[in-house]
Amino acid sequence: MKKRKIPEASIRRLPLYYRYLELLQADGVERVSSTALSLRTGLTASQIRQDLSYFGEFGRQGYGYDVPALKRELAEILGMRQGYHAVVVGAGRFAEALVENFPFQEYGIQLSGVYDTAPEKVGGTLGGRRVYHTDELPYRLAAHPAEIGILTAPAETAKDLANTLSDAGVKGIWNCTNADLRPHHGTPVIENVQLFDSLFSMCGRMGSREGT
Amino acid sequence: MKKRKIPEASIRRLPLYYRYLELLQADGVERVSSTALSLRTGLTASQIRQDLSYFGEFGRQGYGYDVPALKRELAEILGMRQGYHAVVVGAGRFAEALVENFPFQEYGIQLSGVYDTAPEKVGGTLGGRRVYHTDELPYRLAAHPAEIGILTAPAETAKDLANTLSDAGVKGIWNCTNADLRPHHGTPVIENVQLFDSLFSMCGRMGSREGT
DNA sequence: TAGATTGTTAATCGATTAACAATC
DNA sequence: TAGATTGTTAATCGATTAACAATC
Repeated sequence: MKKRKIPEASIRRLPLYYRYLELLQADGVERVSSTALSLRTGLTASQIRQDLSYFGEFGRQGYGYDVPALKRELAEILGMRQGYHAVVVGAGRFAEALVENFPFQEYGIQLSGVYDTAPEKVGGTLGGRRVYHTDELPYRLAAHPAEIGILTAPAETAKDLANTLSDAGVKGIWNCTNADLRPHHGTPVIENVQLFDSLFSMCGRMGSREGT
Repeated sequence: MKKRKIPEASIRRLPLYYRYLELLQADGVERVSSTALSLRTGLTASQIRQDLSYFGEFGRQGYGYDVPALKRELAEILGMRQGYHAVVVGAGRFAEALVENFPFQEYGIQLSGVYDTAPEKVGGTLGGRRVYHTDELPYRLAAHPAEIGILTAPAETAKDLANTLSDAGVKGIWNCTNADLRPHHGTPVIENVQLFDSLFSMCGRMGSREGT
């Protein structure tokens, strides 16, 4: 492994590799070559080797990659073994869907609080978790820091909430609102989910196939 | 505009442009230059002009772009004026969040049916809409075609459901399951949402900043 | 007119792919 | 050993940026 700069595109593919390794492991497969992985994922074997090589030398010539070992390495790189804590800000339907269905715990993320401003939600529960008032965010995060902020609040409030989270020392903001957040001085890391863009970029591709 | 091939990366930015035009219009702004847009979006003015030029000549020298006109053009390209119909397959929390919160109608997408297999859901409603059994999908789509399939069912069922939708003539599949779908003979267009990848690629970027 | 700003071409940059020596 | 397969370097490809003539 050389210390060349790691392309974001490569980092973005790591969770995908992780998912396929999970599937392989579930099938009891113990080793996998870049070629075999390429068949499953649709990426090229070359790209897979290149991507992985940015992070270490995980394979063996003539053998390939050990599935559990590579999975463990990727889990490490993706912070799944750091015991991250996350707060969910905004207790609407989307938050509910996430809290109830997304296996945070399984990937080492502990949800440490759900927040909202609506009087009818504060004091209640969401997916079995107590909902606190967003005003308590700085106070509660000071006592129990979180590395990840999950934003599902209304778009208009996203920027302010992001600042609050940032001030409270959050290292990454998973922005599920339909406002874009721009990384300021580079920290925290921002991931804009933008389901709107996802859906309509598909629609755009549907339209542009007329002449194909 | 030349007939050079349109990069997918450019198509993927169109919904973002559309969103910013909406914001400008809401502020009563009537025209915008690529430079002004670049300030708002964080993209370069050059890239914005390049992207738009793949689809037409929407601007005027010395003036910029007319906000309502450009918005209308983008809506056209993104199929928002086609009156698309969409079916939602899988009536879980995520579907509920979408149906209740995502403004499909506002962007010209009419939800024409929600489907699930669970006996306790079939016959009931989701966000005010009747839930049908997934087995009825081919039959009902034959009578009332839909261009878009929204997949929120369990990952294990994704591939089969995608085939069903494909056979029923769907033109795009918005895959919100955590299985990857691979475009077969190119049709329908597939958009894999992969919230897992989104969250953990952020975590990966959080980790890789240690030495920065 | 002078200033602004487009659409496009050419230059640059970065990411993907191909090739292959190293070696298990 | 022979076959397989890595990690890496170099070549290719594609996407982004810069520059500028055209022109509103």
